[in-house]
Amino acid sequence: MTIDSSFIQPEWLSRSSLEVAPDLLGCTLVRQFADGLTLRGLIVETEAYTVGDPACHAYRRQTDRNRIMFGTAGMTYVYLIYGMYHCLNVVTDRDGVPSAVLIRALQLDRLPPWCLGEKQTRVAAGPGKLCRAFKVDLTLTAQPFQPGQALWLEHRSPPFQEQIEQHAIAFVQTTRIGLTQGVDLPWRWYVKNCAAVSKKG
DNA sequence: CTTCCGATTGAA
DNA sequence: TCAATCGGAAGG
Repeated sequence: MTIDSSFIQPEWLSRSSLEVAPDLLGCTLVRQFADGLTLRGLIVETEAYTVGDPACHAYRRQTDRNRIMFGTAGMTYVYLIYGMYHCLNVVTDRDGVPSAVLIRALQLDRLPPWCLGEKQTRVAAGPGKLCRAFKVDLTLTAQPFQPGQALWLEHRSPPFQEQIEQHAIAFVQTTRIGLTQGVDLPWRWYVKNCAAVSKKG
């Protein structure tokens, strides 16, 4: 068995979420099911949450829910929001520094079978929607992002990276969405002019 | 134990 | 503008 060099390893994620969040734009989230079905989505929108950040679930103290954010990078942090949607995070930074990157939107290469009839560009345009499209729930929290698991991450493709360098693709940095705390911190990033991004601004 | 609320979404 | 819906965090 060979190691796929496109796989994003924990070391790459062991940095501040403020660095990892923009770096994850253009990378790919892979969802693999037990029956072999594999779904892929280009990450087009992210938000960073970190230590000392009043909007971060780990801001007050360590709890059963947020414990995973205090650990090593490269793990999933999934939580339920408003009793009906799930949100998927990538745990970042070094051990003991609670931080994570929320994956807010994906551009899918094809519709999941259970989403037939929906508009492909918008089916994963939002953190709750992408978890619905990829069937991410609480059973997938505190799991490693790793090939062979339910979820893993892959680096930008060379063509995508070239388009960034040629300024054919640009990123926008702005404030985060839906918060009551830390509303002014510009810790949200998205791919400019991408139809799969949840919201503009 | 009880109460309150949210890193959302889509319909009114 | 507002309700749906529930796990977890805070308060008594």
